[in-house]
Amino acid sequence: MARAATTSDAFNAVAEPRRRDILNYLALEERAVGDIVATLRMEQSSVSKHLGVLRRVGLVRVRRHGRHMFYRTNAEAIRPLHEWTKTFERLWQHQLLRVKERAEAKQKSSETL
Amino acid sequence: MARAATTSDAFNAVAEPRRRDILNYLALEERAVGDIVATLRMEQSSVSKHLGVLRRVGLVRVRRHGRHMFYRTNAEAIRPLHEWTKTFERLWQHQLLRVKERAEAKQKSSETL
DNA sequence: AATATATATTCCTATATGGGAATATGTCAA
DNA sequence: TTGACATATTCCCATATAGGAATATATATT
Repeated sequence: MARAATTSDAFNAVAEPRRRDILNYLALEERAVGDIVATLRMEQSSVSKHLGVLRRVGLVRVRRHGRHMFYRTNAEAIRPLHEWTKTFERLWQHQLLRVKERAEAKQKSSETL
Repeated sequence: MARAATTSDAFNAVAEPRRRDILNYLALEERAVGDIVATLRMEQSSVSKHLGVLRRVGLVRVRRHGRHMFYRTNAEAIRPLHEWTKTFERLWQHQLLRVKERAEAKQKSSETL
């Protein structure tokens, strides 16, 4: 079996850096495809395809106005990723604390030399 | 160009569901490869390869003890994902609020009928 | 040294990818 | 209707998968 499709879920869709760039850009306000192309300096076909992936997994919403397509980030679709990473929050805080403690202990032992 | 390597960063490594399973399993305490194989019911070669990917991007740490390799999740490597998703937290809260408001407004207008 | 155990690596294959160029589709304007 | 503009789709290709089976490596035990 090959790698899971980029369209299989938000985790896979978001793995591509340019797609994260797009999501960042569309976070605060909707934008037409042309704006994304100009601002992010990507090929139009590339942007269109990335938007297609993002749309399929619900990470963006589209609205048509004349010949323009206005895309915006659907933040809710990012929430599952946030929840999953949050699971580990206490762990890294704990790990950082231990690193700090060790550093301080080492400091102290060197002072007594 | 093809898709970015799974080993290129945490985002790509974590896109694979089985690797998230492994990270979850190794979150609280270190485990030998055999334990992962038995508990997650995966092929040994598959587990070994997934661990290799996770190790390359720093998502797990290894310790050798005799012929056993003990792996544990390095939560800190998940932090960047958490930070990125956190960027959108205010947005989905705002979006949810608007959904709620609309629902209440609709409710009210139907009451006046 | 020989054997058993634990893990890693190699070999195989089907498959999806992202980029760029070209083309198709859709919509507005005259 | 014709042409201009905006976006989507198609075609091309090199590349990296994930899984399973088989094999290799490393360590312990006897």
